[in-house]
Amino acid sequence: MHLQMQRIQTVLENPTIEEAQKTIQDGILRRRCVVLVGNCSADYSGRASSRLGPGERIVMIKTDGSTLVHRPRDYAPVNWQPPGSLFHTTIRDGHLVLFIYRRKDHETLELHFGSVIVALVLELDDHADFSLYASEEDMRDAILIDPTLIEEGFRPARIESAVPSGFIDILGVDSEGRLTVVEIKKVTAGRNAVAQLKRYVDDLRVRTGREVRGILAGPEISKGVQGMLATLKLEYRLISAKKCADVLGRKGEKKITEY
Amino acid sequence: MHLQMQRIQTVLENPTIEEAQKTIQDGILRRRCVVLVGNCSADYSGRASSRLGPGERIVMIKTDGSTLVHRPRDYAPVNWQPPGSLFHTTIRDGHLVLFIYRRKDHETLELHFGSVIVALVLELDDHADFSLYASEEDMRDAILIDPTLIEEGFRPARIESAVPSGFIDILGVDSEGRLTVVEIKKVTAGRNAVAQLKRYVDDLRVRTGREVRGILAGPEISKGVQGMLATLKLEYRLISAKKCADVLGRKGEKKITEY
DNA sequence: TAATAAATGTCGTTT
DNA sequence: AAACGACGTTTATTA
Repeated sequence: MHLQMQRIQTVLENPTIEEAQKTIQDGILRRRCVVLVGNCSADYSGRASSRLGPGERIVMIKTDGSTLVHRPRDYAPVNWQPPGSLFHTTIRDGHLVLFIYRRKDHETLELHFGSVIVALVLELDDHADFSLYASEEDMRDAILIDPTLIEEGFRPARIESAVPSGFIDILGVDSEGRLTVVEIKKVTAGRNAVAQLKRYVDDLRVRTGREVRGILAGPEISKGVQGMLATLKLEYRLISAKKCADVLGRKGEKKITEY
Repeated sequence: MHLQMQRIQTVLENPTIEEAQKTIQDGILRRRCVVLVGNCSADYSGRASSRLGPGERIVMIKTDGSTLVHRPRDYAPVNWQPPGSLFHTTIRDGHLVLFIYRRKDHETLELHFGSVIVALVLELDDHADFSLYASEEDMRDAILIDPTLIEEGFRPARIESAVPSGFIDILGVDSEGRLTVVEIKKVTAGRNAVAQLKRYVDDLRVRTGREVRGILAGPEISKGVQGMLATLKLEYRLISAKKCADVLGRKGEKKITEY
């Protein structure tokens, strides 16, 4: 059984305006996440101007000062303020008033709450890494479908081709008939990826006695790897997750319309 | 005193996974707004792929099927699904699992909640109009500061110029010396705005005996007004609130640095 | 700090 | 359905 520091997550249901003001004021000061659900109007002035009459919405204030006003529908917030904004809360005419100010562009967002349905003050623990990528298999499929992702004239021949030092992702021939090894990395490629590719190329040179090109394909390479590639006479081809998804998406659509 | 239908806004604090699942399942089915705060991981696959390890986040599911996963910081959601998405909730290995699927682009977002801190099911009433604009005076000022907003070579001469049928917003001369009437509309311009402009142009033609151009300037024109403009040989120039704010902002910055 | 390019861009309108 | 442009675009990278 784990011992765990009990964090206090404030949850107010149908609080008075005074309760709500005190609670969120404190929450903002302590750099907590604040969620306010209630009837409010919103006025923005800055790069443009906007006015939104009263209605029930969800307002989110984050630890970095970013603020979002969400209506019950639509992906995008109807009003917002980017990170680094400054806050002032007060009560005027029985309404909870929130000023959210951004120095850059002198932007102000003013929210007037006539009533609060729910107020949350949350201490959230979130330090996980976020990674965005196409899977290595996705990328391989994309290259097989559209070899120009590697270069014009590239013709893939084999996948998972076995050589002494491992399995070559894609083995093909370039526009001038040269054997070409493609090593795919779905995330940032480092020195070990380059070393791997070098071993494959060397293995094939020994086996065939022919010239062999080595191409590292992926969304990004680490700092300094560019020089290592040049030294080893290997090449790099940028392939983004988006490009691969595009190619695979097109294929997917075709599948549907073909039958 | 108003009688008001009491809407039930569900608020669960530290619910069990089972309670949470039942509640949000029902909420989604009834097309309510659902807010889930808790420890979850997120996996996305579609136009790209992404993986986010466990951490405490705020998930918002809206009535139109749009879904947002927000970390404690940053303006943008870390994961999302646009409107029109389909939902499936289940419990697996003691985790609350949410599948959010979007037909277009075959996109899937999968959320695994290990624990739920707060679950809200909200029936929000929000039908207010949202208007984004620059004031007509702002727009006039912007055009006077940067007449190329109307067109290259336009030179404003007078504002609020009186003619029999009213006051001309901006009267000027185009690059070829032709008298040019600018009628500003801060919101969508309809048939009456065009009629107004036509009267101004006719008034000036009678008074001066010269050729007169008429330009309607604003963020948008109503359906069908394009044809009316063509018939009357009047023109339309799109001027957005943003453009005006940009011009005025530049002026504002100048003001600061000038002194 | 300013300019440039990418984004799971989104969201309209027009062709 | 595809193409084009605007957005309070936001965001990160580079000069």
